[in-house]
Amino acid sequence: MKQQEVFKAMADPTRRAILKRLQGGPLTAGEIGEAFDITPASLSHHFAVLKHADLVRTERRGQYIVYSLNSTVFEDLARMLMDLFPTKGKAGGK
Amino acid sequence: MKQQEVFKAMADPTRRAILKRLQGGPLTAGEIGEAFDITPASLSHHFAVLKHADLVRTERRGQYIVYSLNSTVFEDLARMLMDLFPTKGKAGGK
DNA sequence: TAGATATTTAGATAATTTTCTAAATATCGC
DNA sequence: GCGATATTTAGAAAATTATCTAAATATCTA
Repeated sequence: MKQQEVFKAMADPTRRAILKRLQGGPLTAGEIGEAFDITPASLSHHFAVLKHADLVRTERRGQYIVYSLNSTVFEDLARMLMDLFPTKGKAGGK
Repeated sequence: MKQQEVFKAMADPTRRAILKRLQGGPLTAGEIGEAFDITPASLSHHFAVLKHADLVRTERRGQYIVYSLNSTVFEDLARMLMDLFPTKGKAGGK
């Protein structure tokens, strides 16, 4: 897992809002974009960052491209934090 | 909790390394700096960002300033992630 | 108090990131 | 195939961030 990519991806509020929108299930790029006052090109850049961090997955469905959360990265992220902060019960990881 | 500040703080690799160094316990600014090839002024900037995000706490000890992890933010951060990703067992939060 | 050490603040520069416009690519429906 | 819609790519401008040097502040020791 690319730790740097993930944290960088999460650092932008627009991208976090995109992830949040995807909580309800997969959406097309256009549907996601409706919520933001930003050009499709800028949105697309954010998608690329999220995808590069493996936080979202894409699937082309005809004319549309459908984005969905990659929830397995959530666990990686949690582990990452565990590794970054001292655990209460047990001695710190590596 | 300032979500934006926390994520922004975590986005920089030097700052994550600082947090990691603090896992072993409190250290002075100088002790932390030994590990990095960066000027004290730049280090100080990173400390300010971490402090602003409430990820570290400071205490002056004579000539030195001692930095330590604020582990309570860890839990906030975990919650933040829980809120950002769909939970497996139970329906997503707010 | 004066000089030394530790750290921060101020201001400038360099690097990165976000956003835009314009153009390209892909798919659909006719 | 052609025009319309959906999305991405390319390249540039604007905003933000990381880093530096120089100077300021705080504390220690002699």
